[in-house]
Amino acid sequence: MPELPEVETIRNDLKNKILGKTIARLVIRLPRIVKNNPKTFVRELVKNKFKEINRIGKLLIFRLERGEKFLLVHLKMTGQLIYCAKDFVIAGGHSLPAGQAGLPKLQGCLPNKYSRVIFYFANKSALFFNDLRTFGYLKIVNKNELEKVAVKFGVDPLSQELTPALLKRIFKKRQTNIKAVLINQELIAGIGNIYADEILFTAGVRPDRKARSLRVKEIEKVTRAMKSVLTKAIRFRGTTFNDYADAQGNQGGFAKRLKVYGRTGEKCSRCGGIIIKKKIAGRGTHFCPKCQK
DNA sequence: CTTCTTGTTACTGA
DNA sequence: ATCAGTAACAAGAA
Repeated sequence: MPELPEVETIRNDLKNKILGKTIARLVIRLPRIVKNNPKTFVRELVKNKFKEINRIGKLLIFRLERGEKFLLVHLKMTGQLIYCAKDFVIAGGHSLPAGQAGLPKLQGCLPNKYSRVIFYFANKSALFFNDLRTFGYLKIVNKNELEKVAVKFGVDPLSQELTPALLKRIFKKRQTNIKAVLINQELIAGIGNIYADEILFTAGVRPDRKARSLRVKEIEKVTRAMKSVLTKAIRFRGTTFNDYADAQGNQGGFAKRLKVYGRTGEKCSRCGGIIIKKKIAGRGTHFCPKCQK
C-alpha cells in the first residue's frame, strides 16, 4: 500500500520523466476513477503540460502549466503510476523493459486490465494509472480547492517542524492509542499501516500504548524512528508487499528490511521474542511483545 | 463458502 | 461541537 516513501519514490521518478511533456491524448477506461466531469477533465489536460509534482502525505499534486489548475492523484491501496517511454511501445500497447520485475499479480504489458486512465504524450510515451481495487482517484482542482484539501493534512513527518516537542503536543491531547495517532492523516501526514508498525518497533514502543502515556524519552525515540524508518524506506525505493510498483513498474526494495510487518510468528531481530499480530486501531498490527514496552 | 487485506470517509454514540 | 471507534467501500487471495 503506497505510503509516504512509496508516493515520494513515484514523485521523484516522474519528475524526471513527464515534466514539460505535452499531453496529446487521454483514455479514461473507468470513468468513476475521475472525480471531475470527464469532458472537463479531458479539456483541462489535453494540450497541457505538467510543470511540477508535489506531495502532501500520500497525495500527489501535479501542477498544470495552463489554467492555474492541479491534478490530484491518490493511489489508495492498489494504485500505480507507471511511465513507459516510446521505446517500449509495442503493437497495440506498451511493454515494460525486459529484465524489470514488473508486478507480482499484474501483467508486464501495459495497458493491462487494471489500467484505468492512460495519458499519452506528444512524443508517444505514456503514463498509466493502474488500480486493481479502484479506490484511487484523479481529480483536477483550482488553487482554492487545493488549499482546502491541503489544510486538512497534519505535519509531514520528515519536515523539520516535526520535533519531539510538537509530537508531545499531538500525543497529549489524544485519548487513543499511539498507533491510531500515527496513522491519522490529520495529525501526521503520510504514515500508514506498514510504517506505523515499523516505526513503533524501532522506537521500542507498544502500538496499544495510550499516546498520552508516553514519556519524553519515548517521544524522542518515536521522533527519531519516524525519520530514520521513512528515510531508509525512501532510500530503498519503498515497500512492495502486494501491488506497489514505482514509476518504472519495478518493486520497492524495503520489504525484505521490514522488522515486524508481515513477520507474524518470526523471531524478533532485536530480542529473539516472537512477533505477534493483533487488531489495533482497526488494522492488523505487528509487534514484539517482549521488547516493545 | 468465509475471512482477511487497507486508506479514507460516513456514521454512531458519547 | 469534537472525538473515538467501527463499518463500508472494492476485488482479489487463501
